[in-house]
Amino acid sequence: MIQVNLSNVIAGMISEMLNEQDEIEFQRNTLAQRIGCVPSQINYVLSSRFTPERGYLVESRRGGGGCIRIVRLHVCGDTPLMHTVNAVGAAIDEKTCRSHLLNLVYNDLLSETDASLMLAALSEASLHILNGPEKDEVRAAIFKQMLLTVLQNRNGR
Amino acid sequence: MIQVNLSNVIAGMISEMLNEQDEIEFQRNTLAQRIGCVPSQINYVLSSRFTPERGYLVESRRGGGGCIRIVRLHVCGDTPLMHTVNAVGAAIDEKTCRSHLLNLVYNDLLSETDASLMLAALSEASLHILNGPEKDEVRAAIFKQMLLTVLQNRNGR
DNA sequence: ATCACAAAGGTCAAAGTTAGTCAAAGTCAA
DNA sequence: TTGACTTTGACTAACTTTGACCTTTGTGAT
Repeated sequence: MIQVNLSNVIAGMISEMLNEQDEIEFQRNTLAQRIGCVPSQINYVLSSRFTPERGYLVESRRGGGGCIRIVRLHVCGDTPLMHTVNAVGAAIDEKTCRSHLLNLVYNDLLSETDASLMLAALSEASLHILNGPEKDEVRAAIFKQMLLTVLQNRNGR
Repeated sequence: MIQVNLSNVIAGMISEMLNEQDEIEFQRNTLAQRIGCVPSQINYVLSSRFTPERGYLVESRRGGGGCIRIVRLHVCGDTPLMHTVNAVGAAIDEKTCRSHLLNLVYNDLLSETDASLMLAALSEASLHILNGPEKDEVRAAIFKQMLLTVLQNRNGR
């Protein structure tokens, strides 16, 4: 019994399209009408789920014949893990962590099991005792520490 | 004979659902209404009975279409990793974590890389922002969560 | 060229929908 | 009587949905 909400349905449709091609284009109003939601909800879905951190690039054109374009990025940098470490910053929430990890796994830079182990440490379930800014700061510290450890494990040792 | 009180009834219903599938999802308000209790009592039952120590992972989402999700791990209580989970308790320091991990690795119950990843999360380097009892409590929560995740990864999933 | 208008998409804040927390009050067995 | 466990509900936090209003772009008439 999976709980549904509109946003997840929309995200699912978009993901499905992206499974066919890494680059898709559609009209906001058309999609909204097909789904039966207000157009601006498409924007909400895009901004909450198809973010750069999750490896998506979103562009759009207004005016007649306008459209929305989504590209799924493949990262293949030299040291993407290090890049992620730098991107974490001083504080980070669980959702953003999850996005980083999904992205790393998607690009074969991290195993799924390592990712799930890391997510366990970073989850609300682990950190719920904390609150305020402290929580996200600790999460950031843990995340970076673990990423560095993955690197270390990888480089022989 | 188990005392009949609301919490036990709720726990019974959840357990029954978990007998059908090891992974369930439901809405807090719906279940509360069906049972005839205040919603927050569901939280009480979850936190008092569906704990990591007993082999459960609990997650949730708020907002429209929000829900609570429970995963039951199939581990007999005396699985060595479960043994460690129960030994952790409500708070734990880094040194004790390390010796638990060393022990697990020594007995081939955990890979060295998993152990190092876990230690990274549990280290002072990660948690130094915290102080007082909070620090060791968070460490305990993280440790248990990660141990369960290792079990989960191991059991197919 | 310019202008008016239509046809997109964008923003934002209010309202709606869940779940979480916490402390006070209640219950019950030892 | 006391202490552990349970029950309740007011308050809070997180996420979603909606709609009014705004901006940008294309097109056709002049």
